[in-house]
Amino acid sequence: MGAKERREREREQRKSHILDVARELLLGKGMNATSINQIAKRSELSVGAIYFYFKDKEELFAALQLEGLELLHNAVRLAVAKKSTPEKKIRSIAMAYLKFSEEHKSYFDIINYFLTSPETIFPPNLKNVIDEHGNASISKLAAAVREGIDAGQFKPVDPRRQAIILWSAFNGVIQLKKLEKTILKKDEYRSLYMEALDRFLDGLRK
Amino acid sequence: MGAKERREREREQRKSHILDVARELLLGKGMNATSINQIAKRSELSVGAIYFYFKDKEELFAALQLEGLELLHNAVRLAVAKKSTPEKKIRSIAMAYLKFSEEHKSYFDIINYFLTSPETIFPPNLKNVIDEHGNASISKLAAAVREGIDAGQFKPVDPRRQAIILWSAFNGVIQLKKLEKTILKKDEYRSLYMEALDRFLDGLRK
Amino acid sequence: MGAKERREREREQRKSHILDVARELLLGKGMNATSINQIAKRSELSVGAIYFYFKDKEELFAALQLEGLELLHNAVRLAVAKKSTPEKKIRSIAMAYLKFSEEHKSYFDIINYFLTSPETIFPPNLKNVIDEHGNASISKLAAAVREGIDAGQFKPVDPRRQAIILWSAFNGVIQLKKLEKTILKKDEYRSLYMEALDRFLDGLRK
Amino acid sequence: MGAKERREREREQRKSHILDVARELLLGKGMNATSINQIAKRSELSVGAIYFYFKDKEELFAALQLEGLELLHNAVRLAVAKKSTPEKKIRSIAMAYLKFSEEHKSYFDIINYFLTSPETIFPPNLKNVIDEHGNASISKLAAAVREGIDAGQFKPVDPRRQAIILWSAFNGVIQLKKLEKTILKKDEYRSLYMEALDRFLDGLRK
DNA sequence: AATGAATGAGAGTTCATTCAT
DNA sequence: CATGAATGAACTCTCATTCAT
Repeated sequence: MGAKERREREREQRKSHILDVARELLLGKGMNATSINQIAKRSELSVGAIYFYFKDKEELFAALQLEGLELLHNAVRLAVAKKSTPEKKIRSIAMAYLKFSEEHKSYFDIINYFLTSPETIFPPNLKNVIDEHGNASISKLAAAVREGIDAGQFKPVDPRRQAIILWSAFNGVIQLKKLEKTILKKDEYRSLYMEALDRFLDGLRK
Repeated sequence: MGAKERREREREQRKSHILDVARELLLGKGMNATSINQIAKRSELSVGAIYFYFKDKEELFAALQLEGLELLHNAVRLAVAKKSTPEKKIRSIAMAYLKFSEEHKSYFDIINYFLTSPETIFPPNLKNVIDEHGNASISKLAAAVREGIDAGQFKPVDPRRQAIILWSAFNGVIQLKKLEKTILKKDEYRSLYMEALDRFLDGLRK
Repeated sequence: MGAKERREREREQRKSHILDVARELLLGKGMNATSINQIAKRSELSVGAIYFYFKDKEELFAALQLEGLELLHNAVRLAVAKKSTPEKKIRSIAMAYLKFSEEHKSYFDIINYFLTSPETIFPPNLKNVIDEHGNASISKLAAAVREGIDAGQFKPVDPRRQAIILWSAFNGVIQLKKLEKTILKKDEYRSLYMEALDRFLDGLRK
Repeated sequence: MGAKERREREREQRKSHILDVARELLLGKGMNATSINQIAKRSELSVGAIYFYFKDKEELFAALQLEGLELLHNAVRLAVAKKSTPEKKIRSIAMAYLKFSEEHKSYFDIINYFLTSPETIFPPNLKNVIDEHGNASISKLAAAVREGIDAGQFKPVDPRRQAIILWSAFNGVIQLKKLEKTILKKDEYRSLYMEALDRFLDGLRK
């Protein structure tokens, strides 16, 4: 019966190997410029093999996004785990998000790529799965805000809405990275990120 | 003598007609999926004619972005013109920005499209012109912040940095629009935008 | 086991079929006027298929040249093999070259086409392979000259240089073929070729 | 009536200006890659203007070749003028040819370009004019050979045929220039050219 | 499971040439 | 004389996808 398991394992390995190659290419040249043929060549597999593991191009790239969201959710969970005060939790999540955007740049870019691309319209069911994953991270943030409100440190605002606002602001600032060398100095976006966090926390406090 | 001028005018008309068509297609399907052939067909011109007016695809799409930035800058200038207090100015700019994102959705999307697309890298000189235009709008915002600081209403922070942060946050929230129907309710992003502004101003005030 | 080999064989057959078609077209209308589309149509394959077998147009035409150089080198080797005296060897190579230019007109023209075309610049590595092949034939000629010098029949000149000179002169005369019907009478270039050979051998003898 | 002449002169100036630009482009990128549009742009004229002065692309490039042949013929005539002995005349023509190939590289290349290009087939009448011009230079060479025979210095061979052979050999060697950096050392073709001449004269002498 | 040959539409771009002005 | 806008076919090359083996 070990044979079956081994096969299963190999299957997964192949799949993730393909994803590795695809991720690399996607980030280097964008989705449209990344072709199945290229992925095949780089992963030393045949085109047919790629199509065996993934129904089509779309499915392949959606898989990448899922990977990324899972990783992110994990990072957020860890960040929030051992922190005491709500503010510390929020700051910790913020830092985790920034860190994720830098250390897992690949995944972060992919998530954002699909989020902001008007061109790719995923089939609804896929979109749902993806949103669900995204939601998970926002909920952690909302929970921290709620805690702060309950403790009387924050204004009595809607926690989920604050979470979303914070999240959006984070994203907005991180995207500034692309303007380095023109509008911004190197790594200026980092300090801007911190200051944005300060400003919003200032605004949240009673 | 009028012949030359008329030609010039016709030339401009054709050019802007092409841009109209291109804008429509670009927003519908993204840059990569929008082909010169399609633009030619829809504008009832030959492919060659498109290339007569625009050096290549890049130049065509860059022209769209410039159009948009100019329009935006104008809207911001108007918004700030007749306002008295700094906070009112900031709120006015914010509203102008939101309004622009809705009323000139086409242009707004294009600006954001190029801003967030990791795939398109404009040749440096073009990028500079574009950034310059973008800067113009941010400066108006920064001026309002500075005014507020000088008036003793705001904390003594760096005005330009606040402007950039605010701008980024706006963008982040507006991008949420895409998540309507999944994470957000219809038009929820609008009220989130307002609340984000409130929160930020709260944080800015002494 | 045979399946793999058969495939391999079929692959080679297709490749050489494409080359056949390409050669025919190239000679008829020159490299620039010969399009991949035409080659595809004539060989009853899709454009994509051509690109499956050859990286690009350049590679396709370079393959043709290599084919030709190999054939030529073979002819030269055979020509020199069974001859006794140096002069006979040189004459034999000369005749082989002339014969090759007539019987394998296609290949000869291609070799010369690329040699004299100022427009086509091969990537360095390809150029090296091609030159190497060309060198092989010249070396045979040089060897014959050296033999003659050692035997005291020829002046003490540099053998390799004489080989190159001879080779160039041959080429120069063969190119006259194109002037038939205007400057030259039909087949006059043939007797000119022989006389050129005589004259240079006269000049080489002590 | 001077107006007419002035017009005529201006016409010629425009024409030769166009030719200057065309020549430059042709030599840089070959005939096929040189477009009328490019010539128009570079010469600061309109496309229509080019077509006013030249019927079509072919006529334009043929004009270039004629220019070159005329220049060459002139050089040969000068070379032969003041020389005393036949051998000196031949050497002088040879040097003039080599010099021409170097100093008027542009024209030389064009002449050879059209001579060896299988792709361009000029309309017969044009071809005749061109051949005629070419013949003129060869005749000078033939005359010198005949003189040498009459003077008893050269073998009793056919002068015109020797002229053609020599001419061909020159061309063959000059074409070697293209192989510099691969088969040949820099400027080696020059000394090969001289040696080829020596060898041929050796062979011609009694 | 995996291969890789084949498709054919479509991409961006260039071209010689025409012609109303 | 000269302009320059317009054409539309042709070019090289890439792509997602299929399918017989």
